Amino acid sequence: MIEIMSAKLIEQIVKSRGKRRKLDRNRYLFHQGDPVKTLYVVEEGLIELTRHQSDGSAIVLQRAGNLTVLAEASAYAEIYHCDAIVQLPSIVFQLPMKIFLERIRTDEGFSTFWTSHLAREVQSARYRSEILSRKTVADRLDGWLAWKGNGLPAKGQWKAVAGQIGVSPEALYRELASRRTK
Amino acid sequence: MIEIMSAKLIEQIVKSRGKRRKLDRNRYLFHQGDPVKTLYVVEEGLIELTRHQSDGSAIVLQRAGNLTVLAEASAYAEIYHCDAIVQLPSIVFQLPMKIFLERIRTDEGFSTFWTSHLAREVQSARYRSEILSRKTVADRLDGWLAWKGNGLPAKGQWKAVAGQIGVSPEALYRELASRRTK
DNA sequence: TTGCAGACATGATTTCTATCATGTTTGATT
DNA sequence: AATCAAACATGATAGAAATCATGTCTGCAA
Repeated sequence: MIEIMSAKLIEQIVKSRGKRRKLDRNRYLFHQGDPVKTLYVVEEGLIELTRHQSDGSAIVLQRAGNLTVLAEASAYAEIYHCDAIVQLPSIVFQLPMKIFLERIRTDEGFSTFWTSHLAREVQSARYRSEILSRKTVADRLDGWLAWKGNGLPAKGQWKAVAGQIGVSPEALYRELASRRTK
Repeated sequence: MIEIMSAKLIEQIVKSRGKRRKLDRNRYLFHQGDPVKTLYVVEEGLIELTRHQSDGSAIVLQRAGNLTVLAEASAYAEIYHCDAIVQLPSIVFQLPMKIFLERIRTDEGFSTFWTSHLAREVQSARYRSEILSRKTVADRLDGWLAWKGNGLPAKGQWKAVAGQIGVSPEALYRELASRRTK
């Protein structure tokens, strides 16, 4: 039910009066420190939200692709606190933040879409944290399966799952193999 | 800046016309499947939001204590999808969900507190995920330090940090010791 | 058909951390 | 001042997964 709200939010945003842009790989969509003027929805491709630290290392805070809202929290900030780096050729929909915020203020239905979208993101990010705090591959896989409910991922997706639950593909294959024999 | 919003949100909620309840350890505040009628803020103690799976194992989705909103996503659901279990003697503030939602609809300032609170929770949960996806204690500690910005935690807090970044206290002590000598 | 890239798969080794054990320091309480 | 609990700290060991290596299978394209 909440998922539906997320879908509707994005549908509404993408229907708004905004622009669509194609972005080449490796370019920056915005930089840390830039003033926030725009809300972005990644329609295709992959854009990573990355925070660079003084020691040179980086933290990836969001991997946005396939109809996801980029950097939700930027809606409440003056400047970006992260860089957005295009990792795959992408298409973004962009909307002036002023218009977006104005719509949240005045359009009650839209506002509900937004807040329930945020609530759902909180939920799923916490779920992922919980899975990642588990120590063994078996435990993490259990958590992942419970999360997605029914259904193993299609063939060709296991490697991606390994990434999501923070284990090496090899370790995941081994765990799957040991379950098959049992 | 966003953190301030979270504090203000809770301040506003706790000032509302609602009740305060003391809860003994090990009791349930609500069960999976119960209809959502109330919003809870944990003022003291510790309440865990837990989802039980068909196979008997459980996932902890939120550890709520010390002025935190419990189960934000329940505001957009008919029934709870988790159990709330009181892990330490706690005090909760409770507000009828109807009143809360009505206030969000009608009080623009309050609504902004709520949405920016949610946005911040998304941010911090994602950050935690990123830290937990790192493999070594050193990497996780780096992530934690970058997250909290400047300043090590006070003495007496290290054990809690170890929990947050998903490593054993011993491993964290060792990492700290090795940094001191370098 | 052949070639190739990627997923799927498994063995061997190395590296790291959890765990257990044990001891020290610190702060609160009496 | 004495006591006690909790955090702080470190050593030793066992266990799990990362990594490296190697190989098979599949689908796609030349």
